[in-house]
Amino acid sequence: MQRKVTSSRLRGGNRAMAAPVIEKISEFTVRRLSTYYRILLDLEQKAATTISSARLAELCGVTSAQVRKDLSYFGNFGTRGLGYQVDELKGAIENILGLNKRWTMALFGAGSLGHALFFHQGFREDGFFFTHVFDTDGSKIGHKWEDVEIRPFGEAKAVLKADPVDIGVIATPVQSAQDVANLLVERGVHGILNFAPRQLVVPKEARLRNVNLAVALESLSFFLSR
Amino acid sequence: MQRKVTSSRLRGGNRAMAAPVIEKISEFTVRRLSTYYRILLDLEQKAATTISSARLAELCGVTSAQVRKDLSYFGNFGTRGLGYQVDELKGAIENILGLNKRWTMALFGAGSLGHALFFHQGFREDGFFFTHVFDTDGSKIGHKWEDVEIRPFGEAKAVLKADPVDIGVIATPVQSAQDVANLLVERGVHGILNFAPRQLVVPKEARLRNVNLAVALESLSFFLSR
DNA sequence: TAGATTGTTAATCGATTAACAATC
DNA sequence: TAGATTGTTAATCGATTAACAATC
Repeated sequence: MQRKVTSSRLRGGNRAMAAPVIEKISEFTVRRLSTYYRILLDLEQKAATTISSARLAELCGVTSAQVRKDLSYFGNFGTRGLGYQVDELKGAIENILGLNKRWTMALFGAGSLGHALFFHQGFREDGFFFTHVFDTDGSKIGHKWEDVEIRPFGEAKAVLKADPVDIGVIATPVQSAQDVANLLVERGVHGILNFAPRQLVVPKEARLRNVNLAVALESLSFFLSR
Repeated sequence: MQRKVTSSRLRGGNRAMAAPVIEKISEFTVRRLSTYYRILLDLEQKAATTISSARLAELCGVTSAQVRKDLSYFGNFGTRGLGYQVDELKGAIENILGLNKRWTMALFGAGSLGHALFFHQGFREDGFFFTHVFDTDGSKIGHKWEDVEIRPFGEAKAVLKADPVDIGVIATPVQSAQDVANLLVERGVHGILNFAPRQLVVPKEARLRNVNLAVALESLSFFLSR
């Protein structure tokens, strides 16, 4: 179901507009929107009221054309001659990225990485909350992180049926990662964030994002080596 | 100083070759090399001896032309008609990425993220070792992680002068991140891995990589929202 | 009005892919 | 030799940027 409506609604015009052709939004654009958003939060705190694409670009390390182009996929948020209202633009990007709602997540793997993710402050601020934690290590099971009890992996299927989540986060050892992914897919979880350094196979209706901590370091050593 | 030598040495030819024009290697290529490397490690464990670009591509989710193109920047590692020797190619990429040496790292921030990074097994396997940990929290200072003592941030300057590192890892709260970056730059550390969600300013001789945990989640919620 | 800045088009740049001669 | 697969060129695709009319 394509929602041609979305984009014209976001434009916020007071007259009907020709439904814009929905263009495919690239991952690059989405990632930059996250960056813009973070800067806008900062600016809001500093009580800035307006900002130009040129200044926002400078703060994010991109070009002003890039900023305007990225935003143009979603609507007209600025005023010619004046720039953008900080609070309005922040709100608009919040909606675009889906940060205006609460997202629930299940964490798989209660090791030190899982622990760091669970207590990561930034996630909560963005509206992402862990509602379940699973592990196979008997010594961890039954412990509570805040008000969430660590449960055995074997219970995940039933627990997620009774209380589904939007996103599954995989922070297990690499050998278990595909099993977790399979379980998530079976449970109809469409967003998967994978920290295990393994290429996971998931059907294309599932959105998979990989975060590989080693890749960033390897890229550094590549450049430091020459 | 451009080292035209590097690339022809890597070719391993037994006769002198025309020095190849050094092309700029893109970050995309470097990241894929990391992926190839990880798959090759796997294949080696499974006792595979040769692999074609087509099969390697399949395992990495790219095209075979991409694999051959990426490798071609660094030399001729394959044999027409046969493919690549797994162990040779693994060794070659290991050299290219600089994983054949030991890299030392200083960790800033001994919170739960810092803890997860310090004990992350994958780093050690790749040759990356934390030799120093700094924090400002008095209750943590003096504690030891394995044989590394957590020291006050104020001592970092002197410690890193006496015992320099290759890479600095920033896992501090966002307000301290730029200060840490400044200190690293002052100490001549050319590789910086930043986990704080803030655009850092560093001179261009410093290599900066940002890992932002929220961006991956925001990209998920973007796609899940529509 | 004059100056500033957006939104958008067209040009450019760079990355990916198809295709194939070279060659094992 | 015939079949397979590399290394590389040229074509394609897609992302970025420059430029400018629209307009506050």
